[in-house]
Amino acid sequence: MARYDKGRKGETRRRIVELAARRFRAEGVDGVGIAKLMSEAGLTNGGFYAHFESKEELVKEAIVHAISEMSGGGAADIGADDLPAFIDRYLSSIHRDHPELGCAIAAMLPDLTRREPDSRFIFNEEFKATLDYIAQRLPDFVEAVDRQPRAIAIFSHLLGTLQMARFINDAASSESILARGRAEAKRLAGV
Amino acid sequence: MARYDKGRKGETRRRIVELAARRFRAEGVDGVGIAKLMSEAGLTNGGFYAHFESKEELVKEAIVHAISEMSGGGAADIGADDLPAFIDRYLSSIHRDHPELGCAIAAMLPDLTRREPDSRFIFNEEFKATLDYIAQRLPDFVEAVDRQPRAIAIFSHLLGTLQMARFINDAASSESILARGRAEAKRLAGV
DNA sequence: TGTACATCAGTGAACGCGCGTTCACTGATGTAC
DNA sequence: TGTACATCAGTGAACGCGCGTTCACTGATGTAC
Repeated sequence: MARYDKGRKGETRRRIVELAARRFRAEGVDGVGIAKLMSEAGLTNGGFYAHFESKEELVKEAIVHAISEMSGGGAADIGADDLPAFIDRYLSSIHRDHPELGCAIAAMLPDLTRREPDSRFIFNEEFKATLDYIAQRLPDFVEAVDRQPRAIAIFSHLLGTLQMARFINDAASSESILARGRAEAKRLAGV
Repeated sequence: MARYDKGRKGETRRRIVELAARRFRAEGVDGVGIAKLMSEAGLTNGGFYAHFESKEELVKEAIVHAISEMSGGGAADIGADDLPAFIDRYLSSIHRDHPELGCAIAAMLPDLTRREPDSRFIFNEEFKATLDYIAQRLPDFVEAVDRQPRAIAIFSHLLGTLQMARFINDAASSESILARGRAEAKRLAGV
């Protein structure tokens, strides 16, 4: 196979990145091997290096893809117009049960804290964008100087609550953790 | 070497567990190999199986050890008598910079969410104990029915804030995240 | 007290396995004539 | 329009490596006599 339409290679590449972005969130970067990933994309292991220089390059692209998907109305559509809706979606059972389509920060931050500064840097940038998203949607009465710290506090709360809800293996407890988290996050937001 | 005093084998075992409990927190369970771990304990790889049936057994023991250390006044001494002190220590720069001596839940929860139900179960038990620790130290005016949910909300906040502070690679930002987190956690606690 | 023996914590080489990566190759396609 | 060729996305076997685990073994010790 080769040299189909000019867009062909780019399409394949995009398919790999998209798949990786999901798998990395669900199983962790180290939990997803190149061979398995390529086979799921309908290709063989060797073909990977026609598209990427290394796994680390894919990791970086997958991070960018996953985070842009989050606030850009992707499959999980965690991005929402106002803050209460964002909070409700972030701490929903659907988001808890589908890390592969959900927040890349919650899914990958622990992974990346132990990883090379290169992909960490990219993550950092995308992370700031998410904080801005929250800060911009805070109520008008929140003073300018308080907006970013407050956004951080809210996101910390969302992050911790989601991870907890994902870990707890008792369904009822998990639901009540989410419900309480939603209420507290809104209280922190002042909405 | 063999058959020294009766306590010898148990001592070696304890040394391995202690070392593993630190390394697992700092580098993740998958980031620590048996051979390297044993060599750091002054032994060779093969000797591991005189003490443990498998790596998974060590993981379970290391979890118990790490969590008991946390609330039992171990090296990090995160356990403290009253809630404000606990919060201050949990969200301190020292705790941020030393995951190997710190909260096992913050360090290992993401790891374990993807791990076998066996070690997950043990973690769950220890986790409930930590929540009780917080719940018992809430102010008297907090009603009985609200104590556990409130403890969860506080711990979620601590968890999310600590992970964030550990990830951010800008020292000043990290410090202000911690400071804000301490204030919010106390507000959540009602102290 | 001195010697022979049994014990078993620890040794270290080897196992199969999956990982990320390399590389000689294939074969469907677009292009040149 | 038909044929020869160059391209290069994708193939698939092989690489070295580190992993968890196995196993025949060693040798310092406690015990028996």
